[in-house]
Amino acid sequence: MVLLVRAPAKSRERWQLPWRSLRPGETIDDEAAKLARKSLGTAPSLVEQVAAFGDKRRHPSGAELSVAFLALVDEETGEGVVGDAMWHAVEDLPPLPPRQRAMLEGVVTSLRSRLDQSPIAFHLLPSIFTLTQLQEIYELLLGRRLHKASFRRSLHAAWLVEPTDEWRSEGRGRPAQLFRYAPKKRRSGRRGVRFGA
Amino acid sequence: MVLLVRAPAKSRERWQLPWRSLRPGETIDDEAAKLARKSLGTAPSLVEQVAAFGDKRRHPSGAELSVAFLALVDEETGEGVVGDAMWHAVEDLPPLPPRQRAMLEGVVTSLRSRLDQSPIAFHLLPSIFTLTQLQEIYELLLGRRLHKASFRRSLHAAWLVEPTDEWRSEGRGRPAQLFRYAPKKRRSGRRGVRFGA
DNA sequence: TCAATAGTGTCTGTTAGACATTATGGA
DNA sequence: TCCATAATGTCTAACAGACACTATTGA
Repeated sequence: MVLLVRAPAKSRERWQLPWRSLRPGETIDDEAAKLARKSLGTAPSLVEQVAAFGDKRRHPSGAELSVAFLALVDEETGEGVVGDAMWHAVEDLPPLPPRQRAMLEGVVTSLRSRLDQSPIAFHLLPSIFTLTQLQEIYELLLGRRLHKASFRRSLHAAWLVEPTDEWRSEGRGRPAQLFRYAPKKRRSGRRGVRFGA
Repeated sequence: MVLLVRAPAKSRERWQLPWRSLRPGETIDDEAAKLARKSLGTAPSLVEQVAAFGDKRRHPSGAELSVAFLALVDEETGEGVVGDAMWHAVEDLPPLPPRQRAMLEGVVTSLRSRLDQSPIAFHLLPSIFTLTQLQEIYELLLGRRLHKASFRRSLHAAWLVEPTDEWRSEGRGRPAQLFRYAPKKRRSGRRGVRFGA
């Protein structure tokens, strides 16, 4: 889901990505963090620069140059958004200003491509979660189904999570054990060379 | 190797990354391409945006915001640089303006991390090359030795190169067959999920 | 002839994916 | 009881890395 805010009345599009102009003397990272906090009503669990966009496409600010940032919150926290902001499904977005449309596509693409390098998925979950929840996040972001046993084996080998004593029953079947994100110190050299794309 | 240009006399550092200010009405990609052509004396084989830098570190332009671009040429082409530009080894660079130092580190890191997704290495080679040359580029960028037989197997499986009829003798041993970059089919679905870092 | 480099065949350990099975709760 | 979901054991195919070997040149 993407957080959009209502555009001023005279705007052609009715929704926009949250944005602000860079004030002299401020750093873009600080400004991005402030904007995220203000839009969400709370601090996001991750804020990261993605790319700069300086083409001729229109941006509401009129700026020559725009820098896109990614901020993530888990679903539960995201329910507390304030003001005229609203979550929209990525696959079903209203019209956006052209440059913002390009910025959003860049952010989503970057999110997918760095999913295996960076523990991005954990920022989209509460601090305690089931492995099925975690796998569903990965499947959502990667856009394909994953093999359950294999997913858990890899996860175990990576020492990224640790079990808690809690179990949660989600409807019918056997309750799932709850885990927390707890990366252990280890950095295995990756094997092989992949010649992708 | 990194192409640096001489800084104006009053500058504290004697060398700088090539840079230019964004002119109103121009796109950053066009401006980057022009700057690369002007600095190299010829068009690079790849120009790509890496990241924006808007912290308080000093940049020669005095701009609030700088956008770093990566441009690649092969060694042979790079010998034809014009003006007061000179190639410097990445491991042995002269002092640079602070923000440019950060920009360069970001570019090199990005280069390494995307090496498996993007055919970056081929932009650093002439159009015709030996597989040993290609492997040396990968080893240089990855910073580790690769297994010869395994490297060639992966390369063959990826359908990225095709052999030519030419062979080249480099000193003593058996001559090496020359290859050209000729990506055939699109990639098949990558296996597994890697939980890196 | 020897030395050096290119290129390949074979074996082994690791691991992703398929499949099956057990475990444990709710209806 | 049946059913749904969690969790795990086993087999197989794919593949990275090690090793050894052949091929082909220059000295």
